[in-house]
Amino acid sequence: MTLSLDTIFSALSDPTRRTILAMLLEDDMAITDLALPFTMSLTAISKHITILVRAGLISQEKRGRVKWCKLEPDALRDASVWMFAFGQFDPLHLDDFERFLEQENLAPNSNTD
Amino acid sequence: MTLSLDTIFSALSDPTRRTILAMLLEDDMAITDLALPFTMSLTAISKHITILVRAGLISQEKRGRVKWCKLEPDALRDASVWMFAFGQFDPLHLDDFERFLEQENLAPNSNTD
DNA sequence: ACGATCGTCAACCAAATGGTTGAATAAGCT
DNA sequence: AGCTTATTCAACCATTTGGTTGACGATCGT
Repeated sequence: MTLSLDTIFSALSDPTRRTILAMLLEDDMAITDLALPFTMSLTAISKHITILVRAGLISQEKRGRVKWCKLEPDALRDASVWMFAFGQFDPLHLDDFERFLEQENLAPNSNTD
Repeated sequence: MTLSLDTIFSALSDPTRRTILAMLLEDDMAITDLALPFTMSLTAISKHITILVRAGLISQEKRGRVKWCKLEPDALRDASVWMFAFGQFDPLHLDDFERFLEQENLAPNSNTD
């Protein structure tokens, strides 16, 4: 468990990798597609993706010559729980947090009609 | 903001540092005290603490020759928000998450009478 | 069968990370 | 004043990280 927190937080600490995760929020994508918005080499992106896979944050399925990447948001749960269990937001009084999210307009559904 | 996510997640990715944070959950502590449970040198712990301070996760106040370290859980908020905004738990339906925390017995108040 | 596309591998590199030791600074104790 | 405690500094070291390039194996389209 400690090991997984290590790898998850470490995976999340790189902006390129966080961007990749955000892209996968939209849709499953191939590695080449994921590499498109970046200026760095495909190899570099491939390595980043390997790190995300090792952390369990994304999964891959090879269809033909293309490797489809899929977000695995459950992997964030351990980390979430750690942070919550940490006491910064009292999970028994999550209303505050919810209100905060809406304030910041960061709730994923905050702009769904 | 991206920068702060970098430094926060990176700070959290080390088990020594997470342990230090957990210790500070109990009480404010001096650096020497924080170093006690570890086998590594005081200098090493001092460096870890510097990293936590830079990430905003703890603050320090020097009284006399002793530097008291205090948890700053608010710093975790950006990271929390990122993870939530990420969609793994729908903040508008947090009941699931709440239930999960209680299941796992990880809610900080789960054992408060 | 051939050329283009998808992705990885191997080798290399610079910089960052996590640790060490020994000395230095600063404050407290007697 | 002199010893002790608290913390940092400086220099060093090994390993990891994040990137590069060039070659390679697989698969697709024609």
